[in-house]
Amino acid sequence: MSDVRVRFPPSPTGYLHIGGARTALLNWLYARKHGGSLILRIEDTDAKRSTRESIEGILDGLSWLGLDWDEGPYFQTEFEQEHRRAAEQLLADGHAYRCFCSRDELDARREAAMAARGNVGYDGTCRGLSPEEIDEKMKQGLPFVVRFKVPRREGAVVYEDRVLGPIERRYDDIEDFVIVRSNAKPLYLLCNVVDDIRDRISHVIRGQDHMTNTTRQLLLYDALGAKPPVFAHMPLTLDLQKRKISKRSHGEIVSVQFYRERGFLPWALCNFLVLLGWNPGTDQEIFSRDELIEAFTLERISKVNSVFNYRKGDPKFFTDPKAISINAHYLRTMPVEELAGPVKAHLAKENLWDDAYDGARRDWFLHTLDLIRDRFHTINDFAGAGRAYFSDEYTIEARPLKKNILKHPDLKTWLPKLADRFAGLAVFDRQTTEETTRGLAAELDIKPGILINGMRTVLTGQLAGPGMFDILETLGRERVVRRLQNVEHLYHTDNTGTEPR
RNA sequence: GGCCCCAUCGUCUAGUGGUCUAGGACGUCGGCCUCUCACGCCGAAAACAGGGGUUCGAGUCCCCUUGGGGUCACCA
Repeated sequence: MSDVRVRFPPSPTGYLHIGGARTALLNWLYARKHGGSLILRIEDTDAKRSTRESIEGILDGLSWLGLDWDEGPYFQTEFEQEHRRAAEQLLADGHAYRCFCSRDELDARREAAMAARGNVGYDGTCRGLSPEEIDEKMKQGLPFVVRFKVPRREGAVVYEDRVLGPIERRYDDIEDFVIVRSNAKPLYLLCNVVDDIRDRISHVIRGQDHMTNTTRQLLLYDALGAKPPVFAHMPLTLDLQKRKISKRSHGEIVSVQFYRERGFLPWALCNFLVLLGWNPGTDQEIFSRDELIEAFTLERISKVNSVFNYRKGDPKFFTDPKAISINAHYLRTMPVEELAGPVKAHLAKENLWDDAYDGARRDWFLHTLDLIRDRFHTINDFAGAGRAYFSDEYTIEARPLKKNILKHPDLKTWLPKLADRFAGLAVFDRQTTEETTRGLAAELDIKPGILINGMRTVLTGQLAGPGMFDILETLGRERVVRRLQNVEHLYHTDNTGTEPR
């Protein structure tokens, strides 16, 4: 076991979103790469907003993604005593002080500073209070918060960021920040450091939005006499308007759950997410788990924020096209036996699953998946565009209906005739059905395409699909004949799509 | 507004002073294949934010401008 210890500390205020998943993924990769440990810690000190459902949702999301952790989940609230002790120690050591300024006063001063275009930090009013003054205010029962006493000296807090390089921030630019609320509850900045020290965290890999926290927390490590971890700030994920993606403003599209429901393969999502702000320095974009763990380094994390290329209401792409493309790639190239699991789950959910697919019809099932997956993008397509392979109740889509059926009224007699010939075939396979189809087309003196595309529409409801004679063989004679003999009704409905039979 | 970070095709990105007439991927467009297609194959359009330096030479180093983002809570 190496001494690499990283953590993923979500606050349970909602579902797991892709930004959080990406943070978890990079931490997980780093831990796995170095044979270290990933600690899961639920930062639930904001009791008002933390919920049980949220915690479960986050754990569930991580599990689905395949990101396993080695310790935890720990709950921050369970260590409240430690946090308080640390605060008391800081107070005792002179690294912190009680501040009796009221919130209203603070707000007023901040606004004034903002208006004067100045620094809006705390002005240090209570920093110089004498012990007597403090006693006096304590006796009066005045509420107070505890503030960290930032060193007032020349110079800056400096550290070496593993992705951004040297970072520094002058002491003068850091205000005396609050570490304990007036209700005596310690705040994130402190809790987080105390927990990281206790959990012996070696590397903190988090978003750039934490950079101002890092410089302040470094001061805390120092005051607490602890060695700080290595910091690596990853770029943020923005939307097309360059806004930080968030649950509040982007909704379900940024939730991991959404991708699960829309038929994403978990690893495909991971593969997409890792590419948002990281690359291996080669042209490789598709990685197996082992390949990614091997290739991953903090140094190759980009400094630049990336844009999640998602257009609301896009008719063709329900999320970033590259994400869909990566998912489709996995869908089409993974061993079909591995694909069978997710597809089974999906078909079962849609009431299209037949236990025979696990038994007598296993080969048929796998063969069918292999045949139709080439044009699919998500698992959901199997019960969508691929529905006709698993059920007799499927929709004939409007476009092919109009183009391939309604345009040729004679198909209402041609297709049943073709069905009759199929029924009489000694052998029903790709070769014999093709000969039969082309033979009939020749007799009728029409282009084979009319028969073929008409069949495609009736048999699958789709405009596009695999080679027609592969479809016939897969569907099997019984279903093909039955469906082809029943086309009359297609001409009696409006052309917005209809159900056969 | 203060402070911090960042800046290559529409998007994700390669590029660590000369091999950059800037490479790849997704998307877009065109062609081929063909019974169809959001399959496959081939091809095209598409970027170094601007200005100063440094250097024999700059996408690559420095400075300024501009632009973008983050953060400034008794949230995490």
